[in-house]
Amino acid sequence: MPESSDSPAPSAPSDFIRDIVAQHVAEKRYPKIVTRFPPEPNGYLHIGHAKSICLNFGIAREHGGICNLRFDDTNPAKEEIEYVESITNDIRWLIAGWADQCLGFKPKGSHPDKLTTNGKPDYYLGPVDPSGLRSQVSGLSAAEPFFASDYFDALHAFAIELIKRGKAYVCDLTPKETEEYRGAPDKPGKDSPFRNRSVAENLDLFGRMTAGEFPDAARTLRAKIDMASPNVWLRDPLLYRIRHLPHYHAGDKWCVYPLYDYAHCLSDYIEGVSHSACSLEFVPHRPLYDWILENLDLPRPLPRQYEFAKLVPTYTLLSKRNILRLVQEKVVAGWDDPRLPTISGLRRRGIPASAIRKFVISVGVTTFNSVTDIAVFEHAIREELNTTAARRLAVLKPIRLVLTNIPAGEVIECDATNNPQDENPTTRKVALTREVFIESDDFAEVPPPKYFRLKPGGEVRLKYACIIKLDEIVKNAAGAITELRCTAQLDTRSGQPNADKKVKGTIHWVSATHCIDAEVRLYDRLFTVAEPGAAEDFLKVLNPKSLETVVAKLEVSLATAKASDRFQFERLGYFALDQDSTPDSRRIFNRTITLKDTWAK
RNA sequence: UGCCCGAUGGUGUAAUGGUAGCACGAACGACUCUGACUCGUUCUGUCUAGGUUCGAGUCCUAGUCGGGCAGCCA
Repeated sequence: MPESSDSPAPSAPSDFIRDIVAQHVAEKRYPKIVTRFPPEPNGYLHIGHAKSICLNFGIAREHGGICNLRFDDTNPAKEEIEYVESITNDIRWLIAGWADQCLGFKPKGSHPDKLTTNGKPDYYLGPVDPSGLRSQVSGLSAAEPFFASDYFDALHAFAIELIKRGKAYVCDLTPKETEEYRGAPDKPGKDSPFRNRSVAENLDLFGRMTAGEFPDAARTLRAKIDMASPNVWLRDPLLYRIRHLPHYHAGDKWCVYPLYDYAHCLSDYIEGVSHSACSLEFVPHRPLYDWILENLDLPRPLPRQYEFAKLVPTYTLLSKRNILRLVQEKVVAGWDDPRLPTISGLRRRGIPASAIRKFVISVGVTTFNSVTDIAVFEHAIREELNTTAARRLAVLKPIRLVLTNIPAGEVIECDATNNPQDENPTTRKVALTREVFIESDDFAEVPPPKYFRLKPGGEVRLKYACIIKLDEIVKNAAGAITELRCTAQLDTRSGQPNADKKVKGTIHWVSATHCIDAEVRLYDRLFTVAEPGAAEDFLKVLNPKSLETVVAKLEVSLATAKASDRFQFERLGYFALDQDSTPDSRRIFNRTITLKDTWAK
């Protein structure tokens, strides 16, 4: 995996969540600012997650706090170890060089220790200071992220505490009955007939649920709140369900599993999280988040939930469900297809982590459901790559051009600038020979108006070499152009007397005898419409040209390109080596993004 | 027709009762051995109606429009 070679991190402007955190810091409300990023390991991370990651790690970073990566893995039916690995890799890559010092982690295999505070159950993970932990573990390999499933013991003990307090009960309603009893948003629900069981009976039944006496869905543990609440999430929400399934992380110890609303707030508490940021859809859940914590009479400061709007970029699809469909229907090659907005797809495409961070930070954090123009992302990518990518000459769709006044076999070495954006740019040698390739787009037998490139009788400069004049167009019997015959004005080379001669057009080229072949994958937007999610069927608005593969002619220095290198093929765009490349035999470059083109029409 | 949330140019966002600003985008121009970059100019905005106030994008009321909520998913 290429390391991200990053420019300094952008600092995020303030937003309503940061304002709240700053106030809490001023009040010293929490001993430490702790945030968390809590993905469920049931799919790959995408750029929408990057927004949450940058928010949570950014806040931690700004206050010397930490951000825990916690797998929200309370549903054994949906989660897999494969995703734990990809998510962990994606996050490490995304925050590398920016906020890795804030990544909370714990010694491998450790579980929360049980504490009793004032006779009441409490849990903690031990020291949350990452530098403190670092001294205890030998490197990252001995550390691991947090798992909600590591708290199943603690969560279960808290549930018993709720039962003892008369705040939770075992309910025998079937799933269908539960739904009926819940009512509707505009219609109150009604009490379960099992709502007033005694504490002793609830304790007994919950114990037997846990012991595996009952089949799936036979019983649930529910919070006793208010079946008539206008907020449906407060109508005696389910806390535990029975699932006779092994868990990828917790093993086969359990057959009762907690639900999100119950597990999340307590997981936050257990980890000492101070600020729990999630997306807007959880606003109606917030009273439940608070209810659970407040009814347990917990000794340490309680975490609070804050909600912000998801990222919705144009010309792409973000939900796991939709991305999965693109993968399954083979519209794309896999979860890391460079056309996908997954973190692994963006990485494979050659987009630097810093550009992703810059973009999601620039979008801001608000409570307004907005749609962000993908052009903002593209701008962030170009801005980053413009300063970091090495310039190279490459011809994607070659047409042969013969410089008739250069003898065959002669090699004229030209100095090419590696990156004009550098303070002290370095150069490399490129070979100019009798036969070269130029881009077929850079020649027009019948040029449109204001065409600066090569045309009959016209002159252009070969970048870093000299000005040439087109003398003759050679065609085959079928009338197709086979080669262009030109005269090279060798005294217009750099350092020569007429080096300063001006022509309107400058084009890129490579020597036909000093070049290498490579497969180049030209990626474009996956969809033709700004909001494919709004289409009747997004498969019908696919961009048929989202991938075009060509065999290109590259300057020889590209033969030693490394996976971590970023290149600008001059006048074309930014490119990076694809992970499927092999050292000698097979070179594949992905086009990360084109250069801005104000001439195209 | 229950409850909750939101509304600032084409898009995103700032202004925390005191000059509506920034970025993206678009158009035009300058520069250019990348039609890139850079630089310059221009473009378009506080949902509506009342109210409070010396003063309202900001506070209040009503309305309009948009979003969310009824998984034993997260």
